[in-house]
Amino acid sequence: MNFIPLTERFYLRGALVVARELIGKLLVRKIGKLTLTAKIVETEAYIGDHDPAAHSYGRITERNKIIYGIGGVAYVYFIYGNYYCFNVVSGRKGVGNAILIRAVEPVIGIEYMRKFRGKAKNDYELTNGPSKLCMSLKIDKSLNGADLTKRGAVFVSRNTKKEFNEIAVSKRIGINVGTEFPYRFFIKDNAFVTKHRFNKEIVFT
DNA sequence: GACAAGATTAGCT
DNA sequence: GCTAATCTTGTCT
Repeated sequence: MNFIPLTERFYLRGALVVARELIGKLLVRKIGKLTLTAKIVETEAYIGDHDPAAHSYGRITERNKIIYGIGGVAYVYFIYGNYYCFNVVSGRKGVGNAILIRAVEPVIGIEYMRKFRGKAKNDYELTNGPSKLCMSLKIDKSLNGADLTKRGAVFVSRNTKKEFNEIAVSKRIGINVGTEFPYRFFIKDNAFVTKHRFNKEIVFT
């Protein structure tokens, strides 16, 4: 399979466009000779200039400075003492926008994902959450700042397979501020999307 | 140095 | 549906 990374140009656009267009693309993770692939089925946009839920909201800090860099790099953070979350940075240098990859659907290497993930009674539990997919794909802070426009340890590829994905938009999950913004994008009725009541509270499609 | 909060998950009721 | 687990980060002293 020939994976073609999305170009820098893709990432330099507005966060909402990037978040929506990342749906259906392939997240590729290389670990030595091993290549794992998963289709992105759920994303959330975080927009620093007006969004209090964004890690980039307010001043630039050691943690969020990567988000203010150029788009097309990874932002990986550690949360709740246990978990990693994987984001892609969008926009030009100086813009504090990032897209959280909330869920993916395994495509290649699912047997390795089961191994890396450990707990998971069903296949959809491998990757139906931002930290679950990091466990399955062995994503940790060593990938913070990784260049997503090159065929490196992690990147997002075009998906040449033709398929129809009906994309739904809802409010975001798991935040206490900025809850009013409909910045979550997901494939309607896809089994690998996070289970949440917002799946039925669709703002528009 | 201390302290509180957090873009989650798993396990129990 | 509810909550403990667990530690990095940012902010304040």
